[in-house]
Amino acid sequence: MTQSLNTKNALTKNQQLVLTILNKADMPLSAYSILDGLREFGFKAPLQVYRALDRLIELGKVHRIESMNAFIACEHSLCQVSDMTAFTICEKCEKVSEVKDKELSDYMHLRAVKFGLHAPKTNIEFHGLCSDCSNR
Amino acid sequence: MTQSLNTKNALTKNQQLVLTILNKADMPLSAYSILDGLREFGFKAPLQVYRALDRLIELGKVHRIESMNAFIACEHSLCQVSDMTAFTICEKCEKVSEVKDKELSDYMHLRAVKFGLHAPKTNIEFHGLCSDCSNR
DNA sequence: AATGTAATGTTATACTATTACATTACTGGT
DNA sequence: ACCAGTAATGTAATAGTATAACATTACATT
Repeated sequence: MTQSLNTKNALTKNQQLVLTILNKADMPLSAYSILDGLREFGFKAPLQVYRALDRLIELGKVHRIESMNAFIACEHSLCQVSDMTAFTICEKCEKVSEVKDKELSDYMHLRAVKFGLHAPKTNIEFHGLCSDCSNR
Repeated sequence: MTQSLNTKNALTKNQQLVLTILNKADMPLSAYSILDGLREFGFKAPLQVYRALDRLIELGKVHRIESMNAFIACEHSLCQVSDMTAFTICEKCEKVSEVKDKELSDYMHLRAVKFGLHAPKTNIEFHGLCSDCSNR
């Protein structure tokens, strides 16, 4: 084999651990709560989490919720080839859902180009009340 | 008068100072660089900055660039009545520009409602290369 | 002047992220 | 099997961002 682990896209042990805990969570987790959750597996320092997160984000398997300084596993399989991420965030129950919408993605790409950006990667965060919370 | 300073929308001294330094800057500033810039005017603690920023953001006069943990003065006069903010961010020169685009704003509102959100406030950050940087 | 509220000041602390350097593990070539 | 190079990991220290808690001051209305 002429490729390194890195270019194989195989996950290392730490990356797998971080991805697993994010997949189990139904909400975004902070880097430090990931760290706490992984102490029993030998994690001791924030850098172990941040390094794994960096790589997982690069691979499109994890997204960062910028307004929360928190991280969430990708709910779709093809984010790694997409140039757009979008989330709805309920201001009351704090539920975060990833939105995948090809039409939105295409529209945003056109807009970005219109604004003069090249190779755009776009992130959208919709804040508001989710339907559950606004119905009661 | 039956209204407090707060509801008059008049800016307090600290709020004016923070807004002034943001207006002078042609880029987003971190809360701590604002603090440093205002020490000569008596600022001594981060909370003085954060409190002013909270209020200015509420008024739509300042926006937070989530992916940078930084703050920028609104380039438009009507953000306080809009439910959407959008920025282009160059990954090379780090230039940040606020985008105001009624069509985009309307489109995003429709999308947000379609996703089941009520009273949506949406933030978009377009990352990429600005035209200057991609042309050289 | 007395009262209530908004704004401010100040200290301490919590939370988030990165730098720097040492060590270990794996890969490919001989 | 050995060696050299590189990726991954470990660890400690530190930098950067944000808030809690409480004391004080300033201002508006009565």
